[in-house]
Amino acid sequence: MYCNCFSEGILAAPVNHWVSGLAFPDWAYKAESSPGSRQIQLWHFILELLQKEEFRHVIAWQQGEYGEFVIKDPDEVARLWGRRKCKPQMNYDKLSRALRYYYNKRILHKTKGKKFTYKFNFSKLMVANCPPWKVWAPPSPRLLLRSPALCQPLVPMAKQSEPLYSMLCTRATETQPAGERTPQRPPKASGDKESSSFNCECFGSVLGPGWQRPCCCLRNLQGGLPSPAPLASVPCLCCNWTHLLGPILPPLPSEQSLSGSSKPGPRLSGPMCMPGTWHFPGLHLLARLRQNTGQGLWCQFLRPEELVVNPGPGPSRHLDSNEGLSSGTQGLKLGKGISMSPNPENMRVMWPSDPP
DNA sequence: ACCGGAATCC
DNA sequence: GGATTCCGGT
Repeated sequence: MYCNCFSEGILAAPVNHWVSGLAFPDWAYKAESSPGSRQIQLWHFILELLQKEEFRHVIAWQQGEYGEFVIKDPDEVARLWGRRKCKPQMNYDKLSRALRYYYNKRILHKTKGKKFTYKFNFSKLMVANCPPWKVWAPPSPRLLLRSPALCQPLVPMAKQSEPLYSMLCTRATETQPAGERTPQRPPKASGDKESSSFNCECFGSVLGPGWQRPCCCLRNLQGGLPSPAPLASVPCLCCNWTHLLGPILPPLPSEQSLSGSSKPGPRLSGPMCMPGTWHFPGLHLLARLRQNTGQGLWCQFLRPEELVVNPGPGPSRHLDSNEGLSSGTQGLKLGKGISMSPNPENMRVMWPSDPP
């Protein structure tokens, strides 16, 4: 039967790039290991609609409630979904059944008392769809850091709040309690989902040119950092989060009052390193975290002189982890530009197991 | 409207 | 596995 799924404004392409200004990273689709599952999933379709101006009258983010959205026209949403899936008999009753299956998966939950109102749980969404076996894929640069965590901004676990913070911390904390963390190795098998932690190679496809390879961000702090308090990781400075955050996440209330553009502003969309100033790509995210936590966040990264250059194959000198931590900590208050300019090159790390 | 079990499809 | 379809129940 002919299906005009592609003829509507809603594309069905499993893209890794911007669609109408929106990024849908490949982690948002199912892993390649499950054939046939790369078809769009309902939650993804919902996000897609939510991102598009032209469907605002059909479905929209709920003002004031982070991740909450309202289906304004259930029949139309069902029709669009049915069209996309080539299921002309689709209706809201069936669609809502599919949505209810997300409850148990904690991808979604119903906002009680509000008709046609649901709320995303981005933590589950993200963790469940970022293929974790990519997580420990070692990067292959030439600079070596003693601790894989040294380039990460640090956030005390006490500041955890859902949804974004838990999104970032779930992987970092679920495998081991604080204080018992030990360095982890990459999973042996690609199917080893549960033993891995969380970094951001899965975001590689939404990073710009030059940021396509795995980076050191979002790796957890199981690398043995001496920590006075339980710590979790948030993205490091080498990821351009703006591409991810803009499309996937609902706008902040302050953003909703802006001109209606879904594009990130120039403050966020420009290159990470600008002449004279350095734009922290995680700032947008951290601002959201901060909004959720109601507290300031601190970031940490290495000074360039603390990086150890490994000129090539052969033994490399490692920084002592205490050394790196005690002298390399740079406080960074949110909301301010960073006067120092950490070169992205400095953020690359090499695993000792890297092949020469 | 909303829920969730069950069977079924792909 | 992720819906889709159906349906009895609240």
